[in-house]
Amino acid sequence: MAAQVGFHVLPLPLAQLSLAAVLKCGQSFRWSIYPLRVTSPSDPSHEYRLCLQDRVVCLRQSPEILFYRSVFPELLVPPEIESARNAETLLWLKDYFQLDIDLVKLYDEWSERDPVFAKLRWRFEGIRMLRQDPWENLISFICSSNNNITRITKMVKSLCTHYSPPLLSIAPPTTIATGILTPSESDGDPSYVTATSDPEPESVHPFPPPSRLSAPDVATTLRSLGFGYRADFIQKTAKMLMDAHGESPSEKGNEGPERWLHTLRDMSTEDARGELLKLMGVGRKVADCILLMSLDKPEVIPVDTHVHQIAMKHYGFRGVSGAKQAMSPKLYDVISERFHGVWGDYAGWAHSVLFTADLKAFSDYGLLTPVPTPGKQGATVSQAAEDYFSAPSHSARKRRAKQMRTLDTCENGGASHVEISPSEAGSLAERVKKRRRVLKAHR
DNA sequence: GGTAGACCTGGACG
DNA sequence: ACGTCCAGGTCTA
Repeated sequence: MAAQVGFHVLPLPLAQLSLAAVLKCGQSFRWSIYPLRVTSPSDPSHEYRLCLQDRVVCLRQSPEILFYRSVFPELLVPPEIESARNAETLLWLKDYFQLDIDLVKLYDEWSERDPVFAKLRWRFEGIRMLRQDPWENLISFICSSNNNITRITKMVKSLCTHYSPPLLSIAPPTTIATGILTPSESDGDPSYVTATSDPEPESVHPFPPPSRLSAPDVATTLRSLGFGYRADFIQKTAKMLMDAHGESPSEKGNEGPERWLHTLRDMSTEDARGELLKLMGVGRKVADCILLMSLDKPEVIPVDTHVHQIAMKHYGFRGVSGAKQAMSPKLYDVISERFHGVWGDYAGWAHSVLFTADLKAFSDYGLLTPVPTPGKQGATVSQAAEDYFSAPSHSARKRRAKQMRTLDTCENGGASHVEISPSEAGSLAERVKKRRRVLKAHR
């Protein structure tokens, strides 16, 4: 394997973390991905970069090792500072990827509980929940509503470039050979790349703080940047948080609202959800995403269109005579409770594996690389994918549905799933939302 | 209390 | 070419 010059080494099996899956499956929308030229099968195929408040974290991965380094604005620092910074970055990595959690053990548990998961696990290894920054997570998922991952990514990056100054400028990773790969080519065939000049440095921007997004003119600007109706949600939510928590003094570069959002980690799931639901553009689903992805609530299952479809396709949830069933608060609770029953305390993490498996972008993920036969490749791959998950055969579907019913019967003591009562969480959340509407009506 | 419509945008699909 | 549908939904009436 080629040496990864300038990178530190953290031994970590792919089954514990797959960057290729985790950083592209719609948890974080801010990682930049650069293809690398590969000289041996165990070489890292990509470099991943994320701009934090004070540094840029760069990652590469081989089957057994996570390579990491961080880049700062200042070029030269004393060795002792340098090593202290490396220690910080390592701590950040362990926190961000929650490396204390044994993912393989969780996969084992979910496989034992759920035959559907057991079939998927070997194709979708290393998919774990990130522990993201709550403020960034909140704004990102306000953008996510009724939207697709490609555009969400564009919008989040646009927020950074327009509302926070560049932290530093850095060239894309150089490849070992003469070729140079740019992000725009990340989806293409690297063999087409023929550029030979030095890669142009790019400015990288951190995520903007609440104070920058709360000004009234932000809404119109964001509209012009293509945010659609989410523009108003973002500005209003930022304003609400600044009004409520903006007076608190900043600490370590974190503004009051950011620090307040962090305190939700210490609240119960129900209380934290109630607080999030007060914010404009945050409904049950977005609130649950934030609870799961940045507020340490691993049992929470966001029920979106994918999860809804998965529930119907693979877990014997039928809408009224197979008709397309609209999501309702009631149905949301039923589906969420069901999956919680299936997967247990880390149900939200398990959900993320199934969610990723359902994404079109992952339709050929984890399958053996097919022989490149232009024109027919897509059909071959998607056909293979269908055998696993995307569209099981009729008989397989029936069989799985039967298995799930059996499982339900065991876990619910024979009670049918429709009898699951909505949790107190739902009613609390509704009360809070109602209060907000009443307040608004009296304005 | 629960349920239809409206809502920005852009890519896929017929 | 052009309408429709869909994408990690939410708000309002």
